[in-house]
Amino acid sequence: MALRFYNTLTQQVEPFAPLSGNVVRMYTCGPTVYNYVHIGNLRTFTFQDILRRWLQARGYQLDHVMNITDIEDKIIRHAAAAHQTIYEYTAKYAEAFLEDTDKLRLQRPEHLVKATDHVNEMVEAIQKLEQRGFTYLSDGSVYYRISKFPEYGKLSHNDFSGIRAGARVDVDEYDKADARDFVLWKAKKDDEPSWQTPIGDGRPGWHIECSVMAMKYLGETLDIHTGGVDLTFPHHENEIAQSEAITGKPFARFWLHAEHLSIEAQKMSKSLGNFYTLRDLIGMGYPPEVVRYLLESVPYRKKLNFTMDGLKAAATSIERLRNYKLRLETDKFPAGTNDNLIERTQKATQAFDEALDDDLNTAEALAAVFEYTRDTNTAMDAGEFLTGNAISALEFLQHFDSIFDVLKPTAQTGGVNDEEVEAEIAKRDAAKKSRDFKMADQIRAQLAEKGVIIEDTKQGVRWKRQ
RNA sequence: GGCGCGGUAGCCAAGUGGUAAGGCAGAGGUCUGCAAAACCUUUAUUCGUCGGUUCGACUCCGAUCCGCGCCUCCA
Repeated sequence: MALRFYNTLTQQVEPFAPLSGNVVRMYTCGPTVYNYVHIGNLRTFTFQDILRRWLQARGYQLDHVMNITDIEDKIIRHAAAAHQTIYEYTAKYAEAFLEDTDKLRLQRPEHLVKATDHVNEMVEAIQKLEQRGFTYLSDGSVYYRISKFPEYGKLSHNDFSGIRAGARVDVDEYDKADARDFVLWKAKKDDEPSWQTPIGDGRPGWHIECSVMAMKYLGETLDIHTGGVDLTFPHHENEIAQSEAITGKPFARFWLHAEHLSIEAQKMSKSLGNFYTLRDLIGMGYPPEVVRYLLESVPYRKKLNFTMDGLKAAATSIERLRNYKLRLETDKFPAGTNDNLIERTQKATQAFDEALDDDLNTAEALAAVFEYTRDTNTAMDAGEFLTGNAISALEFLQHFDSIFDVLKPTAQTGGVNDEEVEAEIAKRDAAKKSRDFKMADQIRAQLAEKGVIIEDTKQGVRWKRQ
């Protein structure tokens, strides 16, 4: 079966192909940079990375836009508290965001764009909405009139016809005609950053930036729009209302939403003290790729229970695969090729690919990898695994790692270099030959302290860094 | 109240009409100077509960219990 995704819009799994050619035009709601991103944010971004990589593996080229929200209520508040401009304040966290995603090995989108660089385009979009009669003014702010857009609610599958103005407290303290209406342009307030524009002094509302930046770089109809589930309503619903009111065309063909994660079965929150950033976890001794593995091991539409036990299990699982790779690279296999095992590799590759084609079922894809490693390890023990099989096994492993990207350890600073390790191993070999096991064990222990693990195999010593 | 998701072994988790993947942890074993790695055996007669449909259900239908998300900012 071909590549397919669950589409929130239709609530169904649908075959996917881009609208034109083999370029996938995709938009992702990026971070609001008022703080370090937390592990929940990173789950969503990791899902998008898997999505990117799998689309590429299936021969598609990506044109992917991610926004960075650098103007917004919280940012204004935090920047003011820090006595900084919003630019100074957000630059730090935007940079930190990229550091974190780099550590998690997330591919960078083709376009990483800031809201504040697109205020003019947002104003133009709002003017278009005005011309088409989708807006109204209230206290100098511009609002979107949802009653003009009958399809409102089609993404979140909510029926809003029953909600009327006054049904709920207006938190913005502005007068809205309808409780559902949202702000496109906020009138200038004292002490707040603002732009002088034809639609008045003020700043953009949150929702308009994504519509504008998506369409500027990707055109009027996107192939895929992604984000966290919580954004489905109202953010994505509002994006549709804005964009489709302007163009009269479908805004995005596929809406993919990543589920949230919980921490030890509890909602992540600062008050519970279970609010983790990647930096926190690295500080606790977990390498970034371990976090990556845990985040990608649960299919993106399933809630992920993030636990310390899970992190430890992830570390062990990666270790198993790394050991397997090391064995493939260092063991000496008999010459030739076992055709049965070549077939086994093809079967594993097929299972892996089919799992990912099926709405990115990463859990099932991993199962295919582990089953294969067990079977081939068994074949190695039985002497049935030949040189030619090692080549195809490494290719399969490479295929796996081109998506999951966990086999290469994150470089540790300090430690011993390769030559020193080899020299110590030679000394230990000599000690072993003269049956001085005490000395041999001592050398092994010393290397272990430096993060180098020594293993004796039938074909000699091999080593790895921890 | 509305919309939606989920409850599968100690933990994580796949499967969604044909008789329970995979990972981690645990137990026993093989190999080894000892380790490590690897492998083997073992760990759910059962998939929240109760009914129904069916030759057959974890998978479909109904009811029910529990947990969670969204419905105002939130990945």
